[in-house]
Amino acid sequence: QEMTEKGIIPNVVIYLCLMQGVCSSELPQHAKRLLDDMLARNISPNLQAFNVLINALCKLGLVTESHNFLAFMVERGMLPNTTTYNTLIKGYCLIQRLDKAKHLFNYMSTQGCDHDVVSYNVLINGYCKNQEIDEALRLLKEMSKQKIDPNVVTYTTIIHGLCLVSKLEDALVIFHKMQDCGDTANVVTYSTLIDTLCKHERVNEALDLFKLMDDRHVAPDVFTFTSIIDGLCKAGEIDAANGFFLELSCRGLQPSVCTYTAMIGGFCRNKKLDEAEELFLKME
RNA sequence: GAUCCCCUCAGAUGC
Repeated sequence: QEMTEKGIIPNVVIYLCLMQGVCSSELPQHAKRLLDDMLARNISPNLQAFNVLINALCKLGLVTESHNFLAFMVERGMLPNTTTYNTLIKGYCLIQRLDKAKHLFNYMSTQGCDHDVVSYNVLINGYCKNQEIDEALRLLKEMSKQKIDPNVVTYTTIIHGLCLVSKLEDALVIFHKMQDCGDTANVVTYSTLIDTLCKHERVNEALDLFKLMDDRHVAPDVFTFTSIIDGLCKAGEIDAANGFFLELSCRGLQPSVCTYTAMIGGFCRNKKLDEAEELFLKME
C-alpha cells in the first residue's frame, strides 16, 4: 500500500511474494483481492509463477476462482501445461468435486497437455479418499495401458485407499508385489501400513513392519513414530509408547504437535496426569 | 563453488 501511495507500481514479483504470503497464512480474502488487483493492472506472470498462483489459490479452497483465473489467462493467450491442470485437478479433489476433477482430467488431453504419472496419482488419490477404490484400481489399469508407469506414490496411494476401506489384506498383497517389482516401498508406504495395522488392533504386526524397515534400511520419520506411539497408547502399552517417544529424539528427529498430542493423550487416558503435564510443558 | 531443494501427486494426533 505504501508503495502504491508513493506512485511505485508493484510488478509481478511483488504480487507473487504477497500471494505466497497470504496463501501460506491462509488468508483467502486477501488472496482474492490481490488477484483482482493484479488482473486490473494487467500484470501477467510467466507460466511457472502462474502455476504457483494456481496452486496457492487451490490450497486455500479457492478452486473455482483459480479455474476462472486460468480461463482468463488462456483468453489472453497463455498456454497452460500439464502441471497447471494437475494442480487444478488436485484442487477439485480437495473440495470433493471429483466430477469436476475427472472432467478436467479428460479435458486437458484435448488441449495438448498429456497425462503424466502425477495426473493419474492425483485423480487416483481423489477416488481413494472418497473410498471409491474400484475406480482407483480401474485408473491404475488404465495408466498402464497408456504406457504411463505407476511409481511408488501411485502404489502407496492405492495401498492407502485399500486401507481406508479396510481391505488391509489386499493392501499387504500390493506391498509385497512392490518388493518384487523395481518400485521399493519407501517411508510413506511403510508408515501407511503401520498406521492402518495399529488402527486395526494389529500393533504387533505394525512393530514387525517397523523392524523390517530397519532391515531394508528405510529410515522411519516422525509420521512413522507418531503412528506407532498412538497405536501403542491406544492399546494401553504406555511404557512401550514412551520408549518410542524417547527413541525418536535419539534418532535426531523432532516430535511434532501430533506426536506430542498422541503421547499426552495416551498418558491422560491411562491416568498418568503428571507425565502428561510434564510432556505438555516440554512442548514450547 | 558443486550437488540437492527451488510450479503439481501419497502417510501421523486432536477438534
